[in-house]
Amino acid sequence: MRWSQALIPTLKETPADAVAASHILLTRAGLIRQLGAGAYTYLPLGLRVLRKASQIIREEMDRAGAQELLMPALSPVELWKESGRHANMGGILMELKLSGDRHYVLGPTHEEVVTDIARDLINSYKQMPITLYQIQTKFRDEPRPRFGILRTREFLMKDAYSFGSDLAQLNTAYDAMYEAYCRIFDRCGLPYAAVEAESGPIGGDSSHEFMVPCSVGEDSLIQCGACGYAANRERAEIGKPGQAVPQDHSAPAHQKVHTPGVRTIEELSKFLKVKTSATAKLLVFMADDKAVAVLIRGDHEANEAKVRRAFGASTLEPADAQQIIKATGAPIGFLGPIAIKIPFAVDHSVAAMATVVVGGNEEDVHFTGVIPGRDFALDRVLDLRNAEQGDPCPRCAGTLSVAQGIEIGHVFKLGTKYSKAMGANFLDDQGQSHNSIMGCYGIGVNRILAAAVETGHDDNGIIWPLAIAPYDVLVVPLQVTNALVMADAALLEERLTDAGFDVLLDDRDLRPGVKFKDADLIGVPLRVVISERGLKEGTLEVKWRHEKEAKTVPLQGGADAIAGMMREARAAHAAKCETRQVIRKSGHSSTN
RNA sequence: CGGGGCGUAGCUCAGCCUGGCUAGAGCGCCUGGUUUGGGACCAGGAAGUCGGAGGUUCGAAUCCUCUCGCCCCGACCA
Repeated sequence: MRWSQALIPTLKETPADAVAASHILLTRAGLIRQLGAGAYTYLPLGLRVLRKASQIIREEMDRAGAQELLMPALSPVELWKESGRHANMGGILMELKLSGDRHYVLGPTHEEVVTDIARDLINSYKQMPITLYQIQTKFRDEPRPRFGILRTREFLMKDAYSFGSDLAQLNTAYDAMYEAYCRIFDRCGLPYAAVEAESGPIGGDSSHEFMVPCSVGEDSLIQCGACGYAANRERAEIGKPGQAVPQDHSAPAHQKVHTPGVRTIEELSKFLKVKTSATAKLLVFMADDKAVAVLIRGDHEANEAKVRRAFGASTLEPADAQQIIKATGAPIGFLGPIAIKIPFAVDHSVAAMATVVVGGNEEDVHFTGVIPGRDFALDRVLDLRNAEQGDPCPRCAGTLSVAQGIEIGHVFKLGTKYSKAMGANFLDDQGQSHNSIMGCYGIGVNRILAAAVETGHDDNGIIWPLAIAPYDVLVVPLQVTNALVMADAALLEERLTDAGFDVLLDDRDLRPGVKFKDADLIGVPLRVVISERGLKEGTLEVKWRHEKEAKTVPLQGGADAIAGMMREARAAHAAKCETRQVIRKSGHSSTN
């Protein structure tokens, strides 16, 4: 491709609206262009990267035995009513009415559509296991699109769905997808972590998110540096706190303090001049419509999934002001564990405190000097809060660290949620009918670009990983009006193209500085400069985007040398992927 | 949905507070010339419903009302 003919609208200045590095650089390098909030055009350069990532995904999905199909974005609303998600997806479902009174949905994901296919076409245990996938545009009415292509209303997703006749088939399919995901992200050159995620209906270790650590990530990634434990914030367990501070049960009884209008932990902390970590808050939830409470240290956050499990509830939501008064007799802001009448659980960190400040279950009253276990019961002490930086690891003696991350993939064991709701059944070898057992597996293709740029750039621009770069080699003739220079550039382009590389030739008649700046900006891995100066010496200049220094290679046989360098780099990367695969095999599998 | 910010040329922005000549600059683009290894210079040129509607006024980019869009923080996120 000749740059002079290509639509690569690079920008010298930073677009005013862009904040994230990926947004700024993808725009400046001419890969994307914003149309509206959460809607982007992929210009030729951007599309090339999307295609390369998609191709890697396809190859690995096929290798894992999945079959590609293509489902429509448009689906009848009835399907969504059948599954129950028409009511449950919040506001993100994009709905539209077509002429007449036909009511459609633009698919935010495709469990319903694929389950509809399965109930029609997969009726026998002999057809299973089977995994189907597609790479297709999804639509979600995101309340707040963000960070360029990181969160958009329309995005490319690889979604796969497995159907099995028993749990063993589900586990096999899940493990195959997990391994395929590792291979995909390895090949794409992304620094990712597979973390445990909230497992949903099947329980156990049945969901993983693939995250790329990065400051603009919207998810939290909790990791133990010592043993490799990794989970998202919703899922992360916390180890038991170390030796508790000794309690003095013979200490004077707790004190009643008048705290007019002191409703928040912040206010309480200021009013009594104690640290927020010396206080505790009683949070009331409606667990399957029954009021329950948890006692959490003032500076901590409750984890609703943990609270839900603690009370064995299937649904949980925070109680509103009225429910709280009804349940505790006190207004919000003055709740405490002493003489409370609803079931409550205490977080480990509160149980370990020597004394604590809590609400008095009476307006404008708090108690100080409260001793856990003496002044209120410690029948139910559990892990109930979100993990934080420095918390003990649940698996070893290490401590947890918290980082932000971009979720680029998610694997999930669905079980029979959809097959049951929609009647996707099969007959077993005894002629008995069962619901198919499903798994679903998603990859955000656009997010691969965003994550690659977030983790691969410098002050001058993008540094693409080899495997998904829009072009492999950028050939830069410095004097395009010099016929000799151009002839050599054209020859090099031809040779490298014939050798199977994607070549961009910067034939624009611009000053060298401009061409170098643009080269760094778009981040093509290998840059080859052909100049009058070099030709006199019989050399080409070759520079990797990720390295500082350029090398010279002889003009004679230059194409072969450059092709060799590229092949070597590819081989080195493949070897690295291979090594990681071996490490995974020798390590623990996802389901043990 | 709550809070904050911003809409003026393809991009970055000035002008608005305190209304008044033909609405400006830099970058980019077009023409010509000089330049040529890290975002050159000179001369000339094209390019704008000042987001939109209504109002106030002799007169509105500027003041008022409404509205649309975009960005950030929060809520939300199968």
